[in-house]
Amino acid sequence: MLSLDFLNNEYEDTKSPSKKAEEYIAIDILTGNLRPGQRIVEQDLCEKFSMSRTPVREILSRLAAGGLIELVPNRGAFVVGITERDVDDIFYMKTLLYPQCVKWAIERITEEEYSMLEETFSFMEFYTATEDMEKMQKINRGFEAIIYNACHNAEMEAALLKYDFIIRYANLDIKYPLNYLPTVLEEHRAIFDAFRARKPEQGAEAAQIHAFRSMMRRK
Amino acid sequence: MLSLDFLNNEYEDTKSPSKKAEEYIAIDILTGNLRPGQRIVEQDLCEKFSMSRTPVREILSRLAAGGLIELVPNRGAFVVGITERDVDDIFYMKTLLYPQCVKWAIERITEEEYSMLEETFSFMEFYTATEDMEKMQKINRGFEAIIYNACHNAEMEAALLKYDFIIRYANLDIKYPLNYLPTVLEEHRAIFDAFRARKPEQGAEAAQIHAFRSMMRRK
DNA sequence: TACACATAGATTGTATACAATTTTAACATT
DNA sequence: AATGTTAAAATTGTATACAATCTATGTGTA
Repeated sequence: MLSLDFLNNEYEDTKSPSKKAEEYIAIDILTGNLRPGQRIVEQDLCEKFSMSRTPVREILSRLAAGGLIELVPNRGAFVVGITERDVDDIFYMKTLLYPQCVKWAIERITEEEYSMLEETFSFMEFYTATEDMEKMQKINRGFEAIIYNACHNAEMEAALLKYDFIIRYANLDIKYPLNYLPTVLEEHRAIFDAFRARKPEQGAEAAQIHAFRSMMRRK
Repeated sequence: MLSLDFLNNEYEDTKSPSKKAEEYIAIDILTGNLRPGQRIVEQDLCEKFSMSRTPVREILSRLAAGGLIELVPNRGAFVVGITERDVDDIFYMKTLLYPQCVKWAIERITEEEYSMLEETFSFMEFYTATEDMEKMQKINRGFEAIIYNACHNAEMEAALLKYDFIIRYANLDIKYPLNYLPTVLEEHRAIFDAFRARKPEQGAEAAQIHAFRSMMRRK
């Protein structure tokens, strides 16, 4: 899967009902809609998402593998909560991993991937002026997703995608400063410049700065 | 779950049949027994592990969530391979995360956890002389597992456990140097000393050294 | 009242049945 | 021989049925 589909508004619709339900539950957990320790009854999910227990149990298996719920034998699924400190920690883990991801990505990126990154960055430049926060967040996520993929390491990619997902939904009440979009654009420009110059160390440095500042903007 | 059960030889038997089958398949993938791209047919697993398709599909859901297989809609499960470079990368990711894990663990460890770590370390000292590689590896894993848990961050713990699992099974043909066990003991001692002295930075430093040398020992 | 126990109901674990889709293999056509 | 078509078989996706286990409620006893 290598495309700019994430820019499309109907992108979400391409996901399977099962995947959508899984994401829905995950978001409910991260936003606190489902409380830590709360029991999730399979039958309730069957009714909520209009499916039988078989796919529901597969969803619960995946969520448990991801750590958002705990599956206790013969007793069912229980919500595993996420604390503010957990989110802090995850921001910090991103500052550790993301620079190395960018370094590898600059070393390993294909021509095709680079073209996508270039095109996405030009979209970012163009739309930053619009101050459409939602659209820009989507493009920013797309920009980083291309980099995560371009590092060509599945563990790194999965880890960073997961951290972003947690940060995105467990961090909803954050107040962005007025100059947020142009600031992030400049941080991303520094990263993209390193890709353009093919300088891995420079990219790691720029990534470190971006991740660290993102963590700080939360405060 | 807070105990020294991992030292028990029958520890593996406490796992559910479903969990054992999942681990069995995961090991088959990491050791190369199942080849990258190879299709996994549900019915075959049903026969192999003597269970019906429902639990088999739950196992496949979990493995897919962990990235070891890919689930293609209507076409089934396909093995995702792991390359030598992937293993190199994962060693490197461990050098990034483990020092921070130790730092957090020293800051956050409970009295009970510390007692377990202390007891485990004394076992390590005692058994290193026996040159029983298998037993020592198990104790070493237990020592690190306690630290992973004591950092009190589920993402960090899950990440490091996963890396260790991959390293353990995708790295089977490694040749250990003669003084491997005493060398590792001393590296672990440096980490444990930092716990004893409650010095997070010193622990991070010792952890960094241990992770880096482990990576190098692979060469 | 406090507690132990028994029982009914609810819930999870597993097997099986059926529907939808894909794969295969045979056959016909060029 | 190579390609396209079609039907049968195999496989996956989903629903449902039954077994095993847990939970909740009510009853009896101290």
